[in-house]
Amino acid sequence: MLNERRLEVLRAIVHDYVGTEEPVGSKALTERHSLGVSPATVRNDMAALEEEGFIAQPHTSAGRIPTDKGYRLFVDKLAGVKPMAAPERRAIQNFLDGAVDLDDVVARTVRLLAQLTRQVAVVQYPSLTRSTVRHVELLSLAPARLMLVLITDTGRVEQRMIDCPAPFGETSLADLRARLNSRVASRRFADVPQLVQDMTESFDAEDRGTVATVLSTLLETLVEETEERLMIGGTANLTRFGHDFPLTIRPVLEALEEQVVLLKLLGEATDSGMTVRIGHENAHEGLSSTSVVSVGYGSGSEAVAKLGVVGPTRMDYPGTMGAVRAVARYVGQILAES
Amino acid sequence: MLNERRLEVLRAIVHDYVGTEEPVGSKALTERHSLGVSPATVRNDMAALEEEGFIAQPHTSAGRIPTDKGYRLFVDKLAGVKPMAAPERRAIQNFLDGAVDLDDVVARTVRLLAQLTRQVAVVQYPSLTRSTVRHVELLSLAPARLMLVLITDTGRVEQRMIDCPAPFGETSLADLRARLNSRVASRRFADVPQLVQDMTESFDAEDRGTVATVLSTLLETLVEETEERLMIGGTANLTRFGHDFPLTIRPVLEALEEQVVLLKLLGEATDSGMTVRIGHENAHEGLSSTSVVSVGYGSGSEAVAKLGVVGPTRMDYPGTMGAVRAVARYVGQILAES
DNA sequence: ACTGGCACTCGCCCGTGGGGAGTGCCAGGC
DNA sequence: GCCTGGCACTCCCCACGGGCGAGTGCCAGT
Repeated sequence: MLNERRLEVLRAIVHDYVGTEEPVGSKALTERHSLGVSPATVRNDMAALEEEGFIAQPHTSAGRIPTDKGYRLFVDKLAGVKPMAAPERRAIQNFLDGAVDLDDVVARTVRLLAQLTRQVAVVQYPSLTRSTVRHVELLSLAPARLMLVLITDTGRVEQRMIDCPAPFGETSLADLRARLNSRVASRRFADVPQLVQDMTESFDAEDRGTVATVLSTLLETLVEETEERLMIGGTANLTRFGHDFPLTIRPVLEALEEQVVLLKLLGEATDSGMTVRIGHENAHEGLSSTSVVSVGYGSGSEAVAKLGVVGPTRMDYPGTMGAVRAVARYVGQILAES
Repeated sequence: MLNERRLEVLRAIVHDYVGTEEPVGSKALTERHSLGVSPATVRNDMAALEEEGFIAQPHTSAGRIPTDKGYRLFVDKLAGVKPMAAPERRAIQNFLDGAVDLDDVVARTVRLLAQLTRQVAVVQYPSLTRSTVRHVELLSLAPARLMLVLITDTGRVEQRMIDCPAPFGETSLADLRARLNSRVASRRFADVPQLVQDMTESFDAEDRGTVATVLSTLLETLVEETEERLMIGGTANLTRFGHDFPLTIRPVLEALEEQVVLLKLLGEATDSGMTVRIGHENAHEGLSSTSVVSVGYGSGSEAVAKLGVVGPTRMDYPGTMGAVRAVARYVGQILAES
């Protein structure tokens, strides 16, 4: 049913529609692409493609536009990832190299992605779940008040205040700090609970309450901080969406403010490789006319977080995917260096 | 020129236009407000108001809409701040009381403001410039690698990595930590530079390099962190802007992404009391059809940061001002408690 | 100083009528 | 059997034009 030429026709339709934003007809197609056949033949192919649900007509006697299913086929079979040009790659690297800390890396990445793709960019902060503990620090702020500081290998720092059930001496503190670090330093995050399990027992009775509190706070931090943070940018690009504005844009803006929604969206992406969710493939209703291109990034071989862009289903998939992949790669490098 | 009734007419025009979003005519005015005069008289008043630049006609033979100057007069002379109703005040307090840390307070405040005013909310993180140092901590992560942690009385925590020019012993570290804290703890941020000025000299020659590095990093942190962070929310409310969408909304979204612009905007607000900037009064061009209502908030008597909302010039000023003031007050309380 | 009346101005809505792009189908040719 | 040119048909888009109504400015009268 779908011979080579028909796929080529679909590709041409997607290409033209993405460019012009207008339904594309058979005549215009043959003029702009050298398909080697006449408009009449293309019309037959179009009828077949419509039959299969890859394209649709907004109304009778209008040109065709791709459906979600059509974009899906395009992305899966017809479109490659367009690599970035060398100057652009250099620009990415230069821009990211200027970052001074983790916040800055994320902020710059968002700006970069938004500019390159001219769409809304979403970047998740490196997750704690996969990272390792670089250092745990305990500070005594007052006789019965401690502060716990957790430093990860991705450069993230978390702190918690702790009110102790009983005063806690400097010696005990130093002791606890040393033992904690020897156990958890450079261990994977997920392993920490098991590693500190029986620590309380080895302390004096009077200190056990405090030690237990410290440990449970530490574990709490692990759990709480698995709730990821993220940063978005480039929302002004939403104005390039279409003509029927308020209706399209409002639910998207609402969805973008729901961090939970976005995190789920990014989370659904497979760990390795790029994920493209098109239109109604996105669980969230407000995003049913958008596509989400996302990919994991990380300092090592493993992905520690995701980043991506949200744009109209009518987007330049090869270009967007190229930009997303390139940015993810360089962010990973930056993180590995620091 | 502007007698009592004419001001009353202006008030009525603003009121109706804010409600209906449509130019208001003389007849409609007399019907909806008991001005005690006939439409013809109102027409004369309107002509006078237009002469003075407080109202304008979109086109001949249409109703009048307020100009920026008209809103200005309205805000300054005609409108009070509408206090929040008791149930709403309780709701605010309950919602903010649920916050677990500073980030959460700010996040909740943004949501609250956006919901209450149905506009875009902007909340600045409590500034470091006015706050005092609660504690400075130094951790040794590696022989020649330190971490500096700064804790402020507003609950904010900043950390910096330091590469030392020479290895730095634990004794020296403890010494530096103790001396630093005794000098700067509970001192105002602005005073710190002077307080640590001559500290280097009292250390052994071999350690001086490191001490100097630590001190300069500390001072750097002060300066850098005077660059404020802020959080925005409720951008979906921009869709309620008007009919001529893309043109109006795009520059606003762009402005909102420029933190610098927003910070300047908030910064211009006077320290005490509420500031309302209307339309072209905003320096930024993209915001020339918006009004910004902002106010300082703080844990004590002094404001440590600002918050506010951005909306169309055609907004409910008394209600918005009431909501902004109420939220600022409760946030201040929450900060004071923690 | 206010009011009622009146002529006038425009924006808005709606129906109408080409013009054009695109389609489906069919008969004919390679 | 597949492709092509031709042809009639369908609709969207847009420009034109008239009627309606809200609103105005002005003026004469109280």
